[in-house]
Amino acid sequence: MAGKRARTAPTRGTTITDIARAAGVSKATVSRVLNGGATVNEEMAKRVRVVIDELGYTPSQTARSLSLGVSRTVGVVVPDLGNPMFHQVLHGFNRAAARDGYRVVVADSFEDPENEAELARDLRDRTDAVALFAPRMTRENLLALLPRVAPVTVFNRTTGKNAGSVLIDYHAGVIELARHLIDLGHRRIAFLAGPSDARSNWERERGLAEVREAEGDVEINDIACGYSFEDGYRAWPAVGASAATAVIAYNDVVALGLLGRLAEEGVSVPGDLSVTGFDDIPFARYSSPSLTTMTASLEDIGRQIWTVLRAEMTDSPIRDPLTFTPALSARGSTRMLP
Amino acid sequence: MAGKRARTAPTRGTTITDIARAAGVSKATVSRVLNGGATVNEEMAKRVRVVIDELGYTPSQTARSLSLGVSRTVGVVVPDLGNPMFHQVLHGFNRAAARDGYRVVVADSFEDPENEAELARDLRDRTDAVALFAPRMTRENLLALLPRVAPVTVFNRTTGKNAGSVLIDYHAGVIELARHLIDLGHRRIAFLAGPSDARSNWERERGLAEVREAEGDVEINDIACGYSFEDGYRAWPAVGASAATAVIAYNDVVALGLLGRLAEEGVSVPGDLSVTGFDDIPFARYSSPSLTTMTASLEDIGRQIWTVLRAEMTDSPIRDPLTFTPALSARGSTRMLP
DNA sequence: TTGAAAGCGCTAACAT
DNA sequence: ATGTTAGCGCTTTCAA
Repeated sequence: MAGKRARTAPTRGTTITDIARAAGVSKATVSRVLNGGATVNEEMAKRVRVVIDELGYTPSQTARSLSLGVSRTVGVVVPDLGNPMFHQVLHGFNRAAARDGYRVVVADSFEDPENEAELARDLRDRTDAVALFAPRMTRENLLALLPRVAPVTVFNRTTGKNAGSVLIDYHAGVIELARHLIDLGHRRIAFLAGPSDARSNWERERGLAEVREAEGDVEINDIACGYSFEDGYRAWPAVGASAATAVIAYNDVVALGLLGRLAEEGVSVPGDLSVTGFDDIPFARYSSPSLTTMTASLEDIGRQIWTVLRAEMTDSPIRDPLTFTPALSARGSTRMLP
Repeated sequence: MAGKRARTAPTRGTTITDIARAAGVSKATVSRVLNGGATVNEEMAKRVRVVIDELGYTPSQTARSLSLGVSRTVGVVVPDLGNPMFHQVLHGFNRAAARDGYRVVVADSFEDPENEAELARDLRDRTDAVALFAPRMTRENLLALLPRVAPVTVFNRTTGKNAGSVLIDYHAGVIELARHLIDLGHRRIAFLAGPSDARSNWERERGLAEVREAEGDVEINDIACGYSFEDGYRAWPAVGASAATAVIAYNDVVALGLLGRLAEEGVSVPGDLSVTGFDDIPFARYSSPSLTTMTASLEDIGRQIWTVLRAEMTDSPIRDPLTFTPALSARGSTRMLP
């Protein structure tokens, strides 16, 4: 309402004004007792606190954010919360953020690249910064999005220094994995490839190509697969047909899916077939046989993502990608070829 | 600044005012073209849209929420995003919410009951409603929290009709599981108990107590355990000592952890020991042996949580708890006693 | 159809 | 130490 009163107030519940009135003080005073800092007469402060309690008042974070210009909250967009890998990273991120007084809210894009940008923008509009975990969108879309949602840092995608970036070195990782298998005497290896548009996949492809190059007598076959249990489970016929003695699965989840199928099919692991994963999700240790995989300190990575994001938020961004090289965890699912 | 200008604007980026000025129209007009509905001269509208594009403007959701009083966003507090069970439910919830034009943001409490209430309040302050998934806090705290964060609905805890509530019938479920084992001839059963303060645990305890009552010759031993892989893994010595021929694990994650240990220890499943889980997480189908467990349609449950929350938000809340009874999925980890 | 202005709930500068 | 007031960026009533 222009004029005397504006439009009907869409307000919910008690506001700072109610408290001020009820306590017989100004809003400013209420604000001061709420936020500490300023000096307030102890009498008054007490009275205000009592009223706040009685009326069960909580300040509107929305109003607060608008006024302050910051929310001390950051958003994370994750492609698949169902992959324990992301959960681990998220955990580290969350803890680090909390230590700096920041809250974390997360949005799951459920592997839908269409949704990612909108989710990120929307999240960013309610928070002070966002982290994008392994975005699935095209590089073009990613680069277009970055300035819109800054400060932003990206996990497992490069950004051409247009944003902070933290990477797992899948290239080096997969090479180590392949060498492990080769050292064990394997010469026919199958690679269960992940999503063809994912950086994490072509980094692996690139590493394996180098291994092929270097080791003339080693044969590495690509088998299109995916990233889920199902995908691993369904890969069996192709794996069987390949006559490989060892399988490098795209990640642990895929490897575990395959393991399930192999058990059903009566294929002994590692007797008939060696199998490796990637990520070292918690369950990899408990499968039977336990899974040989590449371990990165996921919590640590989460912590670093926070550090980089924090830098983006302040003075001096860290634009050189931070790279983590995973290490081999040799377990029960691989063995020396007789 | 009282006086001419208030304090330094903590603004970020382009605002509606910039657009209005650049397009030579009023903020009201910009708002109108942004939100459709009202009739705007096509000329003007076009001009505004061009400017918006050029300046890369996105409206502040914070300001919008404050003005509108709603955000078309809801929050979810989850105790452990690492448990695939919650992820499944979240998926169903998310889809249903999206269909109604709502966005979902989630906060992970990482199993810390201390944090839950604060997370929930904070989330609620930025959203229109919240869903609490299996809150770990005491009933007292829960009941105190409910009015503060309404509209709210709770998954897997009762609320005494102080909020919407959706439940999995663990009581009936565990009874069916026990009967399955008993039908298979088992007479000494171990129960790996979950968190002692969780409803989901004592509902199971209650069910098992009834079974004990009804079946004189059946012995069911409680073994304190937990909810994680590790917990299941570590339960072995106690399980072994109990001389049980079958184990009812608190949930799939625990069962899977135990399975891993049993493989290490050379205990054959189901040869030496039958093992059951609960929840039917995706991996349960792929473990070796595949896991006998109780299946509920988790996505469906998520969808229903949304329905109930939606009702809370509008006219007529649904205060009678919605209960889902899970069904047995008998798989490879249980067998008839010889 | 368009613009001016009030107001959403809060914070912080300024004045007292 | 406390109150007054402008303003955060948006929406919407009211007047033109």
